[in-house]
Amino acid sequence: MLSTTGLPQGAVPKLERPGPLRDRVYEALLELITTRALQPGQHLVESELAGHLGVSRQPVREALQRLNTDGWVDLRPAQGAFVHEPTEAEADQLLTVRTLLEAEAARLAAANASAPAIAVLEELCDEGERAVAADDVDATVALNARLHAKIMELAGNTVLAELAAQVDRRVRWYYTPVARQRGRQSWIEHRELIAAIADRDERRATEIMRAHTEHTRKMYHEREK
Amino acid sequence: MLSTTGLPQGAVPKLERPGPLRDRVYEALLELITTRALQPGQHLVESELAGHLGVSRQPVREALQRLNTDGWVDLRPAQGAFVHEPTEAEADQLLTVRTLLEAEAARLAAANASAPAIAVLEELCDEGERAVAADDVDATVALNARLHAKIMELAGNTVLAELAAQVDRRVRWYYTPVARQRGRQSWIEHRELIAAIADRDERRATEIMRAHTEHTRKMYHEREK
DNA sequence: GAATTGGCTTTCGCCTACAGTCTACGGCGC
DNA sequence: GCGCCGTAGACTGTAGGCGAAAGCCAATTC
Repeated sequence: MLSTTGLPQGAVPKLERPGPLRDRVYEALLELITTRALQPGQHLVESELAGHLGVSRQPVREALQRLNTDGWVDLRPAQGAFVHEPTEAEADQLLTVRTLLEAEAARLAAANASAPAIAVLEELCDEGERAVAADDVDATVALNARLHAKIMELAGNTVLAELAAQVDRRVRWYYTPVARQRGRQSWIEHRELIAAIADRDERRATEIMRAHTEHTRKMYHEREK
Repeated sequence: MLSTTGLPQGAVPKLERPGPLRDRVYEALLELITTRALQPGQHLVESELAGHLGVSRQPVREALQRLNTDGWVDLRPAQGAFVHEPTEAEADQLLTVRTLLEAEAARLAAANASAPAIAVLEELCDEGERAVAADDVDATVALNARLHAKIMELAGNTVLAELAAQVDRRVRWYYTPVARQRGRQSWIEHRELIAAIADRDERRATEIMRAHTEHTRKMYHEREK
């Protein structure tokens, strides 16, 4: 179907709309929480946030609702919102679930993988190793997330992907402080994982991913000592 | 810590509070959706719902937000809420995830199970079999849910339990029409599962639960024909 | 006759206002 | 001095209202 306007189809900037205010408030608050600007246990007063962000209480409330169902804040009735306080037990449980979801994603990715998709994975892995070599921790963390997200995408299971995205983000929040240490070894495992996926070896991909996330758990617990 | 009032601690009716309106609206709408009173794809007009429930638009909005993040309704910007339309692919993906979560729960339950807990499971199973014998489908479905919930509770993983609860409820919604058929065989499997948990046999419990939920999937797909 | 455009209606998104409830602090009695 | 009650403040929960965007229908033009 051709446009009669003569305008190029894709190049039109789509007239960038700010999008619903509640979503932007949600993102803003999530950013503040993950960056520790809002500390765990802190009381979030609606009117304060509203004033600070230059909006009314309504969008703030709706954002807090979502943050609540996503497990980022606890919403005590008639008392307000409090930034969720992570506990040891909960972190451990989250890691258990993450292991499950990621392992299944790896299995499905191995079952579905195509040649170009694997090339993309290899490329991401290359970049990751370069980032490690350059000691660029932020880039390393970002690439790690992108690699896992790509594998999740290859799995082709939207429901699984959404759950994993939420769990992953929270796991990352809990364990950011220790994430720095784990770098080189992690990318070696990534390389093995990609090889297993390329071989379409579901069992091996599952096992490698399971071991991979379990290493993360070990690292988390060793931090205590 | 002893109370100085002399009142029995647990027996106090807690001064029954209606609870936040948004939660009750949420429950009400979820009931309407799961019972098909509100059909998939239907446009949910805030003011209509508000008037029908005798509340203002605000609690309705907040309830719709939660329903959106939980996957029950789709919230198109500037257009409103529409009851989510389940697709074949999505149902299949949900079943995949459910299998994962339930199987892991069975494994953890086997690892943690105590004697009294197993007695409770046996009791639920007895009731379930009686309900099947009496052809009481509603009771059967309810007991099935309670049994799975109890196993999830034994697993002792709150995060897992919350995810599973959401997924389970949606799966049940998708597949209610065919749930009726599957009864007797299901409870035989339940009995085997409990035995495996009682034996603290993690591997067997996992496998039985996996097979159990996979049977559900097969049943779902056979319905098409 | 078909496509387009203009206005109109419906509904959402957001803001403001008011009432209910929980918490904290100060005064009072013991 | 210690504990309890009352009161005031603050914050949340809910209601109502206004502006704006999207969709629909009819009138108009080619």
